[in-house]
Amino acid sequence: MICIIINHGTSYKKVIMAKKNSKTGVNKPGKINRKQLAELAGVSETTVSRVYNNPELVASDKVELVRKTAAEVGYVPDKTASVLRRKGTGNILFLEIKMQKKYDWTQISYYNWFYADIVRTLFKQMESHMYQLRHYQAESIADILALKNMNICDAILVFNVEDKEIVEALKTLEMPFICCHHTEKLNSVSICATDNFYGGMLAARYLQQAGCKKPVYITGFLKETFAHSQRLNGFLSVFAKKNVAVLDGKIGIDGGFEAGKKIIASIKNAEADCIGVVNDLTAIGVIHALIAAGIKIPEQVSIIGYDNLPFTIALPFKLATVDLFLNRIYATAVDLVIKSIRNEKIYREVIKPAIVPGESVRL
Amino acid sequence: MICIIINHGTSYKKVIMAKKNSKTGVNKPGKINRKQLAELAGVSETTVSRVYNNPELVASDKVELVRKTAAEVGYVPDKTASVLRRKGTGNILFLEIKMQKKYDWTQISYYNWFYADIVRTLFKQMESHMYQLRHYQAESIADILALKNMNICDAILVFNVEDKEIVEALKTLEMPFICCHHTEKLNSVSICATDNFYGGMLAARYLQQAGCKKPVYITGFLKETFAHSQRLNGFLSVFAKKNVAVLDGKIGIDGGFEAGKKIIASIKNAEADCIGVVNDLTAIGVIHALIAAGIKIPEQVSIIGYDNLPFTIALPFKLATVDLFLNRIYATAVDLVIKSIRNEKIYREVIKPAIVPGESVRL
DNA sequence: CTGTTAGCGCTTTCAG
DNA sequence: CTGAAAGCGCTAACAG
Repeated sequence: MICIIINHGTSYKKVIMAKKNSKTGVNKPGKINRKQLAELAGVSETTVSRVYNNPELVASDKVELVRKTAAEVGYVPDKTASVLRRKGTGNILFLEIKMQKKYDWTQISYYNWFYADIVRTLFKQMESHMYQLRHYQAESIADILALKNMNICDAILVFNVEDKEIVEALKTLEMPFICCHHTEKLNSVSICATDNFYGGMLAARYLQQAGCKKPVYITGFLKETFAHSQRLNGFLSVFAKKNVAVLDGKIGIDGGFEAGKKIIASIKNAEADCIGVVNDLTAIGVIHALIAAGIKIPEQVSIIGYDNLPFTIALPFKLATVDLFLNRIYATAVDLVIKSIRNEKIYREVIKPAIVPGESVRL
Repeated sequence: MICIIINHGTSYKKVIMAKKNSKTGVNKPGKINRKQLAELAGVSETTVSRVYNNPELVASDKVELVRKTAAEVGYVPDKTASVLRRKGTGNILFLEIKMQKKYDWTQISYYNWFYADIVRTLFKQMESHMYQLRHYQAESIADILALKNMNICDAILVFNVEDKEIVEALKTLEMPFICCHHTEKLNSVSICATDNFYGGMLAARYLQQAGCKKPVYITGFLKETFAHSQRLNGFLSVFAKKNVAVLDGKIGIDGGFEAGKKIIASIKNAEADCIGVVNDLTAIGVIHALIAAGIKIPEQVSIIGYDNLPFTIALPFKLATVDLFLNRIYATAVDLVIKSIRNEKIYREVIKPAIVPGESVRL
């Protein structure tokens, strides 16, 4: 009899609604539960469960029957119940660590810009895995350790952290975690990182292809910031080290402005024909200094940044730069960390950046 | 006997771990459940439940006892089980609607900037209510209607939407929702909005206090965008309408550049001494046009934007602007929409913006 | 003010 | 390959 009903299509929804709750009382309004679906499909609840979790263990015709019936009556598995039964939390934690840094080279938290896309990416990627995103902001090691007993997540996705002390704290949580973004140098933990060496190399090549021969490279915090030294190393893998004038000083807009002033003379003397800058923010400062000195970009000097920051839309021309593909980094990280919940493996994925062409380089 | 054990403090954790699962089998690793807590505290599970949900219904000494015991053994209520039993989802949906607009005046999605802070605010505010944030991006009315059967949230927080058609679609979901940001004009639905009229007024007053007397107001899409017309109305509530030259054209950086060119002459002729701009993005364009024409800001003309966009750090001076306090708007919205899950009321909250002083106005 | 009882919807043994 | 039974941790009646 049930089978006959099924063949009538969507109108059974009413039938089902009427007969539902026969045994178990009222369930969520307008929803049918697994028991009802099982009855309608003429299988057990267990089989339905398997259809959703391990379909390979179920006869394929039954899989199809269950799926079809579910679609007809609008059945959607209840994730909450599943999570409860499985004793998980169903959450992946997006962990941001805001600790006092020894040096602070950003006047503004320019990461905010990328954050939007990262968060959207995370939300989306979680969904496809039936996980939900939870957020936590740690301001100390203690905050991180506190996670151990909070039971709010099954795994952690760490936003741009490469500090050993933090990594050690994370290890004590006995939970899979993955460190994303500028985390190339970390070992023995899962990472999903950008390839700063490769990016630096791309920047140099782009200038080289534009015919530049006398580069200046403006950077800062070379010792403190592995990402910066990698970008420089990549740059130097293209232009011979002895031919590159490296300025290691302050960065950010103000730092860039200072650095820019220092190279005005060498540009005017044609001792420098192009500039690689460690990031776009600093490049903005450099550009202001050069423009103020009457230097024409790119006629007199080409310049390339790094990060693909949107702030550069406030410049009078489009800045050539390097894009990290953060979306890809974070989407991959989600996939990997969720995998590691089951298999406890350690993953290591490095995403290659790409050039974003711009009018600041004369081709 | 249980009481005696309790008085020994944290060391019982071990005792409890050893005796746990006596009846119910293994629970989440390292966690004790409500039943065990109830036993330890010498009360019923129900009482514990009340302590967490309706403490006013429990004798205060018992509340304290339960809380203390819970703290000692590190008990944390399991939200998943609670949500399951309550037949809710435990989620508030953050709904972004990305529909094809008839007009597109932003070259870049500059909202991304604010998004980071908004999302952090939302996450944080949810937590204090034991709700979790879920995200959904709708690209059509159908996407919105689909939410009806998805059963993924208990309420919806809508990101910056004022379109009637969308609001109607939301109403069919039979779920509390709140429209945030530029939603002043909506009636009969919950809103948490910014006061654009007030902001426009503040901008005008700021210029007036700086001694400006001959304002130009640069705006666009006045008819299509209620927020823009409100900003203008606010501006005109300070400077008499007949004294203000209003330019209603294209906006964004390019639009601003065009508008800027048009007013060069009047500035040079001292027919205009200040400029109010509908937003910062447009102001950037205006500024570039004026600088290119050799006009000194703020010596020859003062200028104020709106939005407090960070892109303006790439300008050679700090732009005066108006801040909306988006954090406050969204935090309030969370509180309100969660309230309305229980009481089904309609809320209407309007947050007043404030001036962000800058060097672009000569005081 | 407090406790007892009966599940929420799902998954996981354990037997076929 | 399939199903029955036993709960996951919590809360909402209901009855004191």
